[in-house]
Amino acid sequence: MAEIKSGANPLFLREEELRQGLELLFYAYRDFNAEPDAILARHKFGRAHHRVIYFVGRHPSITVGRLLSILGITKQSLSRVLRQLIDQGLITQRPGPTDRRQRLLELTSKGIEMERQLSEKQRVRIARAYREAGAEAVEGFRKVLLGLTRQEMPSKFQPPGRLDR
Amino acid sequence: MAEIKSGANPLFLREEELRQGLELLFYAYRDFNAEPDAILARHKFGRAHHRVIYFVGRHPSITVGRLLSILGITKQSLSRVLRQLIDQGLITQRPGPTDRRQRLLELTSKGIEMERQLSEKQRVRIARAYREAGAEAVEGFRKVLLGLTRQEMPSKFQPPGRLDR
DNA sequence: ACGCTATGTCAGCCGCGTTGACATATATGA
DNA sequence: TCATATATGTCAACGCGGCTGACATAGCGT
Repeated sequence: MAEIKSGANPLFLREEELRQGLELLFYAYRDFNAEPDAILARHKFGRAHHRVIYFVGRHPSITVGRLLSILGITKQSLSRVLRQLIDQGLITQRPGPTDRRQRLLELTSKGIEMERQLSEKQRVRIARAYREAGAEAVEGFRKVLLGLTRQEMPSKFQPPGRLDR
Repeated sequence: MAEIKSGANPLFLREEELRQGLELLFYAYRDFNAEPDAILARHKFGRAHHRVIYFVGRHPSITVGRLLSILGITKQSLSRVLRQLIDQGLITQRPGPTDRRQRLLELTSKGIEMERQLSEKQRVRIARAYREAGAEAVEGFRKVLLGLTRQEMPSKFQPPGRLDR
């Protein structure tokens, strides 16, 4: 704690600093999702669909089980949106080559197109923020965010909860 | 687009870099809310309650209207959680001194205690991440996050949507 | 042959967004 | 003063996407 207050930073300033970080994260996350939400709404989809599309695009041939553990939701929740995405022709399934119980998921060309539309908005936004902030700042951004992510609760006591609010 | 590829960064690397930023933000936001969620659950509250408690604590004597515009939700949504918080004795209302139509909101001592419990988890988490990353990185973190936040859509076309997932 | 695993589905619950309609108290301007 | 506008609250109904619990089926592995 002693080594933290670099310079003339009394404790009650640190407090304010931390709160500011809190809010920054809150607003950034919120604004960051506004544009994709608008696109999704036109297709009668929600953020849950977005996440599934995103991760299937990111990890082609992913199994349902692996996707479940990435998303941290129940199979019942996943299957609702997955079913819609398959029915609408954005995602296909095929049996796993070695373990045929598995259903390997892929984006169709239509799914890829959708993925591109959605993430483009966010990539443009991040790209702008990165460019304006500079390479140095980007490195700091990543470092801090990584630090926020690691070290979870005992992992059995994580309340799953909604990912999108 | 031409001015973006600063230095020897081919485009397909930038793309990957941006995606990484996306995911970092996603996971950080998610992990960041896991601990408060557990506390809230014990009190039969949710993230909506957390946000209200937080902003009332941050802006004592805030009006309902101002709170609504910060949260970006409808009064019907707010009133549900606000009613619970008032009934449970975490928040009080009093008429505005100059405009008596207003209801100025305050945390009670019980509310303050709750606020402290909730945000403490997050402050510790941020503090650790800041400490590990260093002052320089923190500055970058803030810069980028701020860049992500500014410049919205025309503001009438923002789909409100859930704040908590 | 048996049990375990991967997946899917049905049913019902809950939190917290939404829209629309309507009520009340107070402020404010013609 | 009276009319209108504003600040707030409430009722009703809907939608999304989490959840639990139960049960089904196919395929893996011993």
